[in-house]
Amino acid sequence: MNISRKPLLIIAGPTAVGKTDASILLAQELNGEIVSADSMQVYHGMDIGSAKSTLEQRTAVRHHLIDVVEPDQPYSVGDYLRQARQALDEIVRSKKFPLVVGGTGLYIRALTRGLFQGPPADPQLREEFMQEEASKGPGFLHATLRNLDPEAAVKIHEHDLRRIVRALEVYHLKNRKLSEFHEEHALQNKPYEFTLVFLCRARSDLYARIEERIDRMIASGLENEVRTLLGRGFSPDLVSMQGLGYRHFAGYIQGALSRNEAEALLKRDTKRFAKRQFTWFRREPDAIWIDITGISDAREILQHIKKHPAVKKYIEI
RNA sequence: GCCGAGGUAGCUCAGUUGGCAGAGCAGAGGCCUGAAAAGCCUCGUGUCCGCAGUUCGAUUCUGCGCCUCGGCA
Repeated sequence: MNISRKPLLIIAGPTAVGKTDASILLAQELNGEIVSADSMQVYHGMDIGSAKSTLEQRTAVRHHLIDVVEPDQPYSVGDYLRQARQALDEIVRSKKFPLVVGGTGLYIRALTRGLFQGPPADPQLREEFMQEEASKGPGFLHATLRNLDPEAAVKIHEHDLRRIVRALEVYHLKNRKLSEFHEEHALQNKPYEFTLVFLCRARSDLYARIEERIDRMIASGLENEVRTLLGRGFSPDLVSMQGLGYRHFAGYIQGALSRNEAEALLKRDTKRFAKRQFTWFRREPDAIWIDITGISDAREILQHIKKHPAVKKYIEI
């Protein structure tokens, strides 16, 4: 069997929708292993805030792509793609069932449709670009991009510095336009056959669950987790420390926010994040939406997933 | 009970010298190819507390009522 054509079951959904518990039950039923698709759970030591599954759950079902880097190590989609593919091959080779679970849309898109062959991030170069923007005035980088790669400049808003810098970075490192890379790649190659399930709930239901989950995170020691990370010398400026919960509690610990503000902002920002996840997956043409509004029991959630025709074929193996 | 202040968008409030009302926040929609839990864009009609009066016209003025918040009892 061609390993690269092994079908994949992907369970996605916004934060706090109920992916984790249900997918662990499913993995147990199928004798499978879970490949996480979560940009925060890759960080070692960030457990409570990133809502990792428990140690018991991870003992019961083998997990991949969790705790793969320290919070101060750079990590990005490219790293994720390589590691996730490797993990999937390994799972298939060991005759287990691969189950991808997570809410990071970009990671899932990379896994299902690949990534263009661009250069990895170059932090120093990025810093130089940012300095230039600062010294030559706002709009300078976008104007530069308009000259070098007009097609890309049209698509990237002039305030979206992060993407402007990336486009310039690609041009400088490869001497080729980002827009050319994109045209070539076009997100069309699908290395795996897959079924992508997006679990969803009514906004009011999801938002209530988000608040409850954050209350639970706080009760189980989120503040201490953040204090420990800061105590180990991890800067609040790190990408990992910009994650939901981490940046809020770092702000509180450092005195920029009151405890109540930190909590309220964390809840607000998590809801906003969930909204962006909806937007992302709405545009994902292959996503099969399964509404589990009002259902909180993991076994019941699993039943809903399993009875969907697109998922059934996996279960009947 | 008396005195004062106020009742305008989900919340906090601004405003209309009388001509069908507008900010912040919350919220909603969208973008996204190596920072993606990040970053970026767009979006404001609501019995202007109720009833009556004055007026061509009232959310705005007048009267009465209801409610809220202070202070005094």
